[in-house]
Amino acid sequence: MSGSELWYLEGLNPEQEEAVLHVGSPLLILAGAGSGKTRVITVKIAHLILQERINPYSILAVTFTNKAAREMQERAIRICPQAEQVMIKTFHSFGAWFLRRNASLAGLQSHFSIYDEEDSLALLHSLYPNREKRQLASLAFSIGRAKDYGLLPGDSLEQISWDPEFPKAYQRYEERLRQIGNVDFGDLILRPLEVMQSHPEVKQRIQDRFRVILVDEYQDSNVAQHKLLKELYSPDTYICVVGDDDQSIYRFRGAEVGNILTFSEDFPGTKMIRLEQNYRSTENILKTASEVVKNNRGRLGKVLWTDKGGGKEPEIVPCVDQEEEARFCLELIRRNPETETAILYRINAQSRVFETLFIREGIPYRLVGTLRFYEREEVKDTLAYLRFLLNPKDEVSFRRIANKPSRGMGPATVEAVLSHPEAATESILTAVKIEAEKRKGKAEQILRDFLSLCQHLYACLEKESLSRFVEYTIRETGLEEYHQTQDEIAGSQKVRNLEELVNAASIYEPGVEGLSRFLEEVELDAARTREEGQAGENPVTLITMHNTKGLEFDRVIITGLEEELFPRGGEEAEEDLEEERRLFYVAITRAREEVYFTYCRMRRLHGRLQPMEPSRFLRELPLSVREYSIQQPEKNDGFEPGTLVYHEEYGQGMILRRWYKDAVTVVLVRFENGRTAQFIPRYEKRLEKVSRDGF
DNA sequence: CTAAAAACAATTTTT
DNA sequence: TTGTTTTTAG
Repeated sequence: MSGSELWYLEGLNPEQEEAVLHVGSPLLILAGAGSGKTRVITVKIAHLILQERINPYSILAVTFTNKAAREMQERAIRICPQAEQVMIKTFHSFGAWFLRRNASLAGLQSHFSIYDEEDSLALLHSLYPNREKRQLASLAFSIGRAKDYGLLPGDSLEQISWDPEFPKAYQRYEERLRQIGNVDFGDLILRPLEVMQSHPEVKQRIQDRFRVILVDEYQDSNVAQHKLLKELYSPDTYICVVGDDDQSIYRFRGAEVGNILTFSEDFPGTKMIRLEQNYRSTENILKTASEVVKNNRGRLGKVLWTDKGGGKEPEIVPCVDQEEEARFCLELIRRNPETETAILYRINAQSRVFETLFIREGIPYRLVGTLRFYEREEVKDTLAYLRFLLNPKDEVSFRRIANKPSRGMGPATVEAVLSHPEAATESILTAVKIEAEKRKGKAEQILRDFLSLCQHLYACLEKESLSRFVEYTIRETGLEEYHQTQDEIAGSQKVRNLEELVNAASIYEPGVEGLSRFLEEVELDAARTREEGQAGENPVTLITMHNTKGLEFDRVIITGLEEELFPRGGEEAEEDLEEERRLFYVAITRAREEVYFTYCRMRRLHGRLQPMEPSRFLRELPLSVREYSIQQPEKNDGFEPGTLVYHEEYGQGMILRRWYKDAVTVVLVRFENGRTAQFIPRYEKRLEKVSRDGF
């Protein structure tokens, strides 16, 4: 091998190079935050094609988001154009791909739809119409978890839910879903698993095709996905997984850190390579992050290092309340407006105070939001019509569209229609027809109108382009008019979102096949999020810590470091605490240059103003950080907000605010008796400090 | 069936 | 506090 043949290895460090070149046994790459793992994977793909002469068609790369999949494909193609042929998908879209090709073996309708959590809940609701929403939500959640763990209704389900009714509910849900012929997210993993286990020839075919399997973000894979991986694997397969056990933050969604911890047991002969050189953060930031995560047990262990040098010392910033916390962020941003800044928080509700202040002060920001495109009401309404056309047994979609917009087909009519056995066995449209024949006058006409609406839509699907068809659907069903009214009332942008949906359809072929592909894209791709907020130069990013995975910023402000909020209160299980700590670790390692930790003494939560304790995580920060924070020059008068004081006359109190008048410290104190008063501590000797926060 | 009133919770969320 | 869901009245 001459050097010029391996030009793509240039600039890789020795470990990265080793990871790229390795073949011959299962490989586990433990890639620390900011260690250039995406680069390693993409270069590895190129290397496998160019040097190892692997047919790109027989390489499967699995990522966790569609966005990551697209990025990986682009980057790989840039190094090696043949990478176009590599199959790069999420676990779920791989599962969907597999099921479309083996629909009948999986007992599915050929153009099945994919139900999200909301749809699953609706299905459960139709099975148990009298149960409370909350109880159903908990059942739906448990069903999702059971599937994440690869458990079927007949398996022992005690670890999932203690509800004695759960197994029965799970079973009924499964039966109904199978009867409809659609799948939920969990099925996209479980059903391929089933098909491969029960059809050796299918398994053989798939193993013959994929000789190389690469998996990214392995720490967040769940048990079912791990099982699927084992089915895909044969002794002739080259398997390589990449992940960081310290960054596993989706346990609540069924992610199983154990997958990465025990990988070498499941895949004998595994070689492990650690990527520990970090190219993102300063030494002080890395030191802080590793000091924190060291408190977790059950890690594979990793020490990140950098040649970037010390950098700024991270700082702890005490605040009286959220207002002051937000003002502190504002000051930082104003001080260096060109520094790319992100404000991180544990729960979305925390973003409000920042938004309010930034709007008032004219600071541009982008809120990385939770409002996903495909989850919006108007989008889901449209999808429900489209799905119903593809699968007229889809009871969930039918219930959604039956009376939306209102056409006089109320609950009683819907139940009457669905009570005909043909609805479940043949088509809900047949049942509508039967019911129409039983009725007279207006009641009959409503049902006949619905039938003819569907017929018109079918006709349009056959002869128009897909986007014209979607547009037609939105108009003819009355959804356009309905949401237009909603827009006018609420000032929303629902019609605009519908236009976007029409636009998205334009790249698909017409007819049933194109519609099915289009639906799958919308159903599986959450990355269509639109960023909310105001545009502007170098906006501040407001984001939950979970959402920052894979991102980086010059300056990161981690807010709300208070007990109960972060780590989040509730269950006191050690595993939960460790997951919160990993989340903290992820948050810290997003920063290139600067990190701040803020906490409030008082916080308005659920409308109640309550006193908060500093987070235990603050005590896990390096001593240097804690000392530095206390010795901040402008704060060394010891009267920072939050300090407990005692006054002969007023009693015990807490400093609410502090400011300077002619370089003299002035404080505002609230006392236990409810009174507040201002003092100049220099002159008011009766005001004594009782304690101050220790970290 | 709609609209208003009352009651009732309140994480994180790649697919 | 807020947003959502359920209940009640019209």
